Amino acid sequence: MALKYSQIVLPKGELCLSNVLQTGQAFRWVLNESENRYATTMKIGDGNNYFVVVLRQPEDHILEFASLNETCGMDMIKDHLMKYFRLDIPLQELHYSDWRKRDARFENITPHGMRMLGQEPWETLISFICSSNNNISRITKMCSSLCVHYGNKVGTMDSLDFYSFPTSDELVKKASETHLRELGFGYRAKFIIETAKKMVQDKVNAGFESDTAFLEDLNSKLTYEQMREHLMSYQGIGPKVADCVCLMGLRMDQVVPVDVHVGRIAKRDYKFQSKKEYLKNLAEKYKELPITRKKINLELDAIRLMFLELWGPCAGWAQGILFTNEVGKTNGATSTGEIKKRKLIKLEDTEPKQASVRENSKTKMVEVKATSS
DNA sequence: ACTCATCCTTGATT
DNA sequence: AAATCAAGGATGA
Repeated sequence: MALKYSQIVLPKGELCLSNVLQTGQAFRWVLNESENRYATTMKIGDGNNYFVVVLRQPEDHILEFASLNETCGMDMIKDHLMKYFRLDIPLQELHYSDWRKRDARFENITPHGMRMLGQEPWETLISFICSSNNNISRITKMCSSLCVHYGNKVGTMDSLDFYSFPTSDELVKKASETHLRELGFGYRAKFIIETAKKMVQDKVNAGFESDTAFLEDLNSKLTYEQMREHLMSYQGIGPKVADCVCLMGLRMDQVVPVDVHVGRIAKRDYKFQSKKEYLKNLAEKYKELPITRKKINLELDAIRLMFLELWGPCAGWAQGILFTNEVGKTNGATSTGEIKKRKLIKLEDTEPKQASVRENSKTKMVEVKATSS
């Protein structure tokens, strides 16, 4: 059947699908290379229903979407995508009018349509448990594996089946540590089971049936520090993973997850060095939060705060820009399940208000390497 | 309170 | 060819 696409027209430079969907922020988008479109399943609307969503970007400023599922209205998908891609946040304006004034390093780089996503929080949480000490291609396989084995089939496209992301109840019911280990999850198998069990408990105690509703409700009531404290009460979630959930799953734009790359950037480019006195004061702040106090690495937390102060209310977004510039190459799943390395797409960025034309390398997506035998 | 080895697996590098 | 290491960390000793 033919897909019926609708359009969302954006300002130029606001979004680059490839850079957003294939840089280790979301792990479940499947790229069809010949059609140049992405597909996945998304939980859309108030219910807990998943739908197959297809995206393509025929031009820099146009986002086209379609769905396999007739029951999902196009206006509903559009609303969902507006929230998912955080299209209320003006990336170009932030870059040119805010970050460049705060940080000279942003003079030499452009956002390349790299945005932070507002993903489903439970899925984000489990995905980033899988991310610990791991690489993107394997994380992608693991997320796919969770859906195939414990989710529900939602549709088929390009002879590929699409499944929902399993709820905590489905994981508790169908999964086991042994089975997850057989599927290649390694030591994270236990974390996923234990986290799913605790999530079922927590949401029932709070009177919720849906993981999404429970986490969103908590998010609306708690401060960042309290929310992070709660997230770190699950096994396998430390400060970095919790911050990823806060930023990419709970829309906390100011949160800067500090991983090895961001840590390296802080020391190399920003001459960060921790002062003993500062760390001591920082430790005081967490005495009310026992789990945070136990799991936190004060030096990494100090780096997070340095970047928050430097970059401001959307510090997490600024981090995303620097991160993709630092790491550069990305991986993505193709329709055949293959993982291929790609280069970051260079988007033509246009400074709003004053149109400064610069000669731009509008590079196409390039394969870095073909797999050798 | 703090440091550090260890944890699963895969793919690239040596 | 076989060994080693790193990959967007977290845990427990």
